[in-house]
Amino acid sequence: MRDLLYLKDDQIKDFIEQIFYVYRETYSDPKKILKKYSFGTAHQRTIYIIERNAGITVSGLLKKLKVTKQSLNRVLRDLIKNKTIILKKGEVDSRQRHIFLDERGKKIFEEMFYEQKKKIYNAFKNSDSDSVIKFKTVLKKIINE
Amino acid sequence: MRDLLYLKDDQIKDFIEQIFYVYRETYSDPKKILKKYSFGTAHQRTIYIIERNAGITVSGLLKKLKVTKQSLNRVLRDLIKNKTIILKKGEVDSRQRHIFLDERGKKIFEEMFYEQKKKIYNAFKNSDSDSVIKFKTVLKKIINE
DNA sequence: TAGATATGTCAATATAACTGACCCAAAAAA
DNA sequence: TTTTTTGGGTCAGTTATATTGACATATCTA
Repeated sequence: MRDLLYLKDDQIKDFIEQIFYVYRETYSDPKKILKKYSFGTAHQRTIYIIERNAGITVSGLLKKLKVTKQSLNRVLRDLIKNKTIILKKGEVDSRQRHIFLDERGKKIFEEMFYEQKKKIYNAFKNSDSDSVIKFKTVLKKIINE
Repeated sequence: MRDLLYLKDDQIKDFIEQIFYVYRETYSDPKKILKKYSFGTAHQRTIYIIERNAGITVSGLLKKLKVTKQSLNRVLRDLIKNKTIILKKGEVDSRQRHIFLDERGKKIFEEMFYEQKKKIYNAFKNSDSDSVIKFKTVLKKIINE
């Protein structure tokens, strides 16, 4: 705690408000794309985590999404039906299902990512690389604490 | 754009994933408090914006929340009924309603904020003040672009 | 073999959002 | 002054996403 000035309540409140806007803006752009595929934000988040964590198990996904398996299952069923993801039986533990994006899923992801990237890219383009590292550090600290 | 290294797709994807977790973690803690007052996350966000923007009009709130007036109205009705907020007729334009937190609203806000503060405070406490400024800068750039 | 774990599914319900169709009163424009 | 626009409110129906609770079926582990 090097400088108490930056820990004033008003500043923390401000951050909390900003985080809401940032989350919404980051995840709202690909809505037209989602609609095209009849997917909602639940599908979007699921696709995102699978892309970032290829081969993740169902329980691994549950921990990251923090939803019930009933909720997740509805989403997974849709994604399987539309050939967006594929489930592979675990080789070590055959009860487990390892989830991967299918070709179609990769295409949908790239479409969504392109929209989001524009916004994030511009923000980072106009920041120095030091800011980017520090931004990431702060984000991770919020999650872990 | 001083260093292309920090604009790699993988890094941007990583940020997008992190933003989801940060938003969820930041807004999930006060859930027990919300339950006590029979409020949901829609109420929480509304209370938050009103605290940060005392005297905001209904249309101002709609712009910040980006929901339909039908959705907002349901929330505002609950908050008025529970004496969490008060609406004051505009002096310049009497069609407008200026929204403020009532005593009870201020109390609820402080309860929720206390929970959120712990997490954010710890993250910032362990960061240097330079990181905090840069974090805020990046957040704002994402929203504006 | 007994129990725990990983996954899947049915049903009922709650919350928060949506679209669309109206309404009134007050301000602004014609 | 009349007309149009704006700010706000409301009803009804629908959709998306989540919940709790109960139960089923493999498969792994002790």
